[in-house]
Amino acid sequence: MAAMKDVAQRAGVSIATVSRVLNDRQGDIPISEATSQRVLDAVVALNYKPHYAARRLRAKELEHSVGIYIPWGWGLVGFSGFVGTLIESISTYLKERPFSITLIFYEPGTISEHYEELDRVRSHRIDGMIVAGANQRDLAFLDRLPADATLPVVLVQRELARGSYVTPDNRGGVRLAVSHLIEHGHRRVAFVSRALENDGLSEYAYMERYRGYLDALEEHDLPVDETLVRLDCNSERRDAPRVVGELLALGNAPTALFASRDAVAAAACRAAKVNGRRVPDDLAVIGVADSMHVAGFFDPRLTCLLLPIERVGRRAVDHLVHLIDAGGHLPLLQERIQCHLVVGESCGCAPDLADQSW
Amino acid sequence: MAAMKDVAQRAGVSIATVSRVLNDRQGDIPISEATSQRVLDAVVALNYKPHYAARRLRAKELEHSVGIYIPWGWGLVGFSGFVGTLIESISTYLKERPFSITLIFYEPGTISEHYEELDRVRSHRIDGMIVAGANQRDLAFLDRLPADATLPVVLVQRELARGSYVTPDNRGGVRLAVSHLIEHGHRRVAFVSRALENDGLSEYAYMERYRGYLDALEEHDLPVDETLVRLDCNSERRDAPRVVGELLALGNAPTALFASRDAVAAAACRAAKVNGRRVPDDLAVIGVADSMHVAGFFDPRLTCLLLPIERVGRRAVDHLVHLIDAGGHLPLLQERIQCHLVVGESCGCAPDLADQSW
DNA sequence: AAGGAAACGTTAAACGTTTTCATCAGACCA
DNA sequence: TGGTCTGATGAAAACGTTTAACGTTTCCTT
Repeated sequence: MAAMKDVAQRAGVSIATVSRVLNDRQGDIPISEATSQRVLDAVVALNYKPHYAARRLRAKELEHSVGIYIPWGWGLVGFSGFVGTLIESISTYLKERPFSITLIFYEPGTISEHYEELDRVRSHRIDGMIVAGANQRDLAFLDRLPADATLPVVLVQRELARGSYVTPDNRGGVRLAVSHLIEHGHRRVAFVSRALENDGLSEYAYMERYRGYLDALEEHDLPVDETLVRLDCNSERRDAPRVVGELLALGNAPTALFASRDAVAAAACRAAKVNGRRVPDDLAVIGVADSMHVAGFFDPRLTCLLLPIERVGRRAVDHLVHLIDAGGHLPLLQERIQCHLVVGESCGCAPDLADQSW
Repeated sequence: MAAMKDVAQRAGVSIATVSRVLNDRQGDIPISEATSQRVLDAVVALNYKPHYAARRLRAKELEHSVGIYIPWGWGLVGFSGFVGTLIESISTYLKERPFSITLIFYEPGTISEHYEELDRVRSHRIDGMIVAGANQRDLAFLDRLPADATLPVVLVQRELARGSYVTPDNRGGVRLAVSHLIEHGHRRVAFVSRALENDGLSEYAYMERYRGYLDALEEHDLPVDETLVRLDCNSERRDAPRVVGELLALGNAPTALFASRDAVAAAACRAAKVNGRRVPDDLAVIGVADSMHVAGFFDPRLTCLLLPIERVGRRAVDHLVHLIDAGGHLPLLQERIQCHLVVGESCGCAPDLADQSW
């Protein structure tokens, strides 16, 4: 593969001249038109391509790549695909910018141990990172960074006092959704979620959603009925039908159900039917969605609390790029983005099909 | 940031010794335990990390990254998320290998023009590429590669005589699924798909699916009824309800429907209901799915032709890594992987819930 | 005691760039 | 004629590694 010196030789100039022609830094000394053309011709003739590693070694250029850290288990596919939506959003924004995307999957709780991967960063293979769903233990690495190493990091679906983050307002959103149910007359609203802790560490987003539920009850002076709160629905496929069945079998069954994931909401609809109830008449259902790609095809169309993942991704990468441009020195960005209730047919109100989110 | 010479200085040895301690290439001269330890201590003390660019410049190491080329518009999220499933599969396999994943989104038809991105490859920022859903025009770049540049490339969802590919057997799979319907007594099976051409170039996978449909009819000596073939369903949200409605309004309406995407199948179920038909009794429905993450939550559970994307991804990256290891010189791998019919409730047979794919 | 083979280190040359500094025509001016 | 400026170019030193080639010691044979 041709190197600069080959080009220089062919064009009959020095290697320095070639570099100058190729980079034409403004403010630099000028190159005559003729020489320039000769160099360019040689470049084409030899099919010369600059060697990134060499360039970076010398010029300390940016790597022009951002890393997205994704916990294993947050499937890309699935009902509404948080990760997929996030990546899609980020890539859309980056389309205009000269950055590529490096995906790094991590075992929850191990980012900090994963120094190997971090080395990658520190060795400048990526210029900054967007970290999705980190837990307490993962975040330890932030402290371990040498004080001078201003590695641009933006968290998503996780808040941290000393870090930058962009995250959906899980808590406020759920409060909104549950209030919606209450205000439509429901007094007994069940809350179905996966466990709020995993491996001794809290699942931040789910914790927040639960808090939102409590907020809504409190706001409307409703008591918390422990029997209506199910935090043991870890698999929508295996657990959801059973959990919902048990709720419906209660002497004092709920008339509404809020699910902290849309797949659980879908499973709930099925379970209700199996148990001889109609949705939404006997049981109003609302779920949380990362995108509306699926909910609208359901029967009934699912009413969903739509997390603004699209915007989250855009804002996160936006800030990350700014951070990178600024050399890491920028005030913290801590943004909680409002959620939006997309009203379908599963909650009993008139579905709002004009909603752009469908 | 500490460099090797700093480590060397602190440990009181030469820079070469440091390198040897760190790399301990076998066959190289041995280093005493004491020296080794001193170096290692210095490394820790200074928090030294090797500089990738420098290392690569000198040692021509691999970049240890594979690029996945994804056409814009093949959403990561969605009903069954081809791209998401693919990435997930690839990342799972790569978990064991020291490769990271670089995502490169491209406008369909422009890979070849996109020489900029290709330069990235040629500049060794990635060691090989997996290209999803390339069309005729995209593939031109393969010919433009200099003869000596053995850039490892594996295609997915696209076959090419002179290239390596791993792809689901779209044609055979659809033939299987449609035959299933016919063998259960249906004589009038509709075929609903998006357009088989886009921008004058064929949509390979969809073309293949249509061929599979024709195969099945021919195999069972059934005539092709043009009115049952709808290749104008480009948006499952906007077009599907109308198209299915029109099919059901035919004097001689189909009793079964094969949809080349699962979202269309879902939409068809809804449309059938709206038109007063029951699924599967009045209309049996089968769709094509990239994953079963959603189909099982449907009511009725969708019967799907499940594309083996998981295996496709695994095989593709497997071969790619082999190619990379072998320096690009390996016989072509051309693999078509069989699909699997996951029987749910929408086609009228007894649903096979024991199927592992759900 | 001489010779020679380990065992251990060092020096220095690459790798392909960017960039500082020097050089060298010629033009212009006094 | 000599001096200064200007516009164009080249030489060479970095950047942080790897590694071939070459010196030392040390220690074992004979």
